[in-house]
Amino acid sequence: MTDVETIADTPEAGGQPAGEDEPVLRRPGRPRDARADEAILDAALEVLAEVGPARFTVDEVAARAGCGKATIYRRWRSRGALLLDTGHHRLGLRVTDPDTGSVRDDLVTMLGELARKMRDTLAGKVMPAVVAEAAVNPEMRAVLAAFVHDRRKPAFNAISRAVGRGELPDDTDIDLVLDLLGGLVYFRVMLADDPPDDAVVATVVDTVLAGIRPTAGR
Amino acid sequence: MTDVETIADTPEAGGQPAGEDEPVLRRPGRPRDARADEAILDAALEVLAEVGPARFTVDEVAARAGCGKATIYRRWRSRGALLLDTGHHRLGLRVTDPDTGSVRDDLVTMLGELARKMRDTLAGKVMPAVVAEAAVNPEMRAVLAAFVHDRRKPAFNAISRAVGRGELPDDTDIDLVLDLLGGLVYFRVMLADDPPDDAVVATVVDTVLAGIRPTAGR
DNA sequence: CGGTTCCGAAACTGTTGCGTCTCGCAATAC
DNA sequence: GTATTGCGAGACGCAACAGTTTCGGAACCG
Repeated sequence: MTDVETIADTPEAGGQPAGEDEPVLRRPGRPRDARADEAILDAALEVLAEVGPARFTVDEVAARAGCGKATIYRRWRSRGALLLDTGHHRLGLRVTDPDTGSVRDDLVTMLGELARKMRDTLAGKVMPAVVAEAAVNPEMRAVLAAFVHDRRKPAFNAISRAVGRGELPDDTDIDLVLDLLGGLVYFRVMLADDPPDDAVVATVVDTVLAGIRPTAGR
Repeated sequence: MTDVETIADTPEAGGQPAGEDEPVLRRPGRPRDARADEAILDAALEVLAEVGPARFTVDEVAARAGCGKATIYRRWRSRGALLLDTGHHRLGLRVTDPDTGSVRDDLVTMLGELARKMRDTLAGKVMPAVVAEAAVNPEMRAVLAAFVHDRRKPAFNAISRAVGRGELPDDTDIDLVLDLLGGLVYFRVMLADDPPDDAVVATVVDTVLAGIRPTAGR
């Protein structure tokens, strides 16, 4: 995550055949200021969250980052590349898989982490912009798909383990469960503008798990 | 719904004190072509669905509607007003409340209607654009909130009835149920690009209802 | 030291798109 | 008939913005 240089035409990414003895093969001249990358991406994230993808301008990002436009264009090929990297930037999170032995607790932890991120960081504000851009731009679609997939994987594993140890029925539709849980969070973030707190998250997990447990007869 | 002239500065909306004997108080000159309103809004919906709010241009709408830009600006004050009305346009739907006597059937019908609309019309394609615009534009936020509220109300009533007749427990958190059901649909529409079909909708309703029924002990 | 690359600031160019206006014509009222 | 308003087409002015370049200076190399 946060691999800033994916799109940027950084000089290192160009022709250096990765010398093995020396980890850093320096070139003449003043080196790039690494802090500028961070400042630019932070500013870009802020701008994207505030005005959305439509009014996302390079000038505004440069002004907020306190750098010149040339400094941005030295690192990103175009406005679109910066926009893409901004969506990618820190949307990811080291997703923890507690593996407590109880699906309920595992899911409450994971979903709580997602909800907290959406509540306490700019991620929640940026999601609508990323989704709208993804609807129109295949590259952003890939970024969004990767984000969703990375978040689902550990939760998928947690449920899978529960099925394996008999805690949940064999015919459990894992994707459906994940759609329900994730759907609630994203719905409250993007449509209700009210990300769920920990209590709601716990209730939701309990409700959905109760719904797929065989005890309930219908 | 589809009250086109909400924002437009139509001459009728201006000073006519609504004569009571004559329903239509005509003015001199050629009357406006009512079909143009439809053509413009249809074209705008198409454009918005295809390119998103960022690249939504009046020129493109005029070209697709087969009319001049002046014809659009005679009806809407600005690009923003047109964008707003486009979000409003036909996003609404006569929401039916079957009231079959079974919450399960009521909810399957209503949620199925929503899912079908998102699958078979441009509504699904437009949702991300509307959500992104709503995140940034208070007026669009109001449009989106009204849309969501109008859709929730009958489902809320259906669950409410079920609680009243003892089909669901008294402490049922109706909003939570609606967030779960709606969340799944919107999640699959906007993030998974795969709106649920009728079978999935039925499964989801059954799962969520099973989750809140008291039979499941935990 | 000179050579090279980076830096922020800002000027500059070209394009895009909003909103207005003009044109020739059509459809209504009087 | 005349007056008035609408129509599509398109030109036009103007502002915003992408992307490039230039400038004086700074940070690294030898």
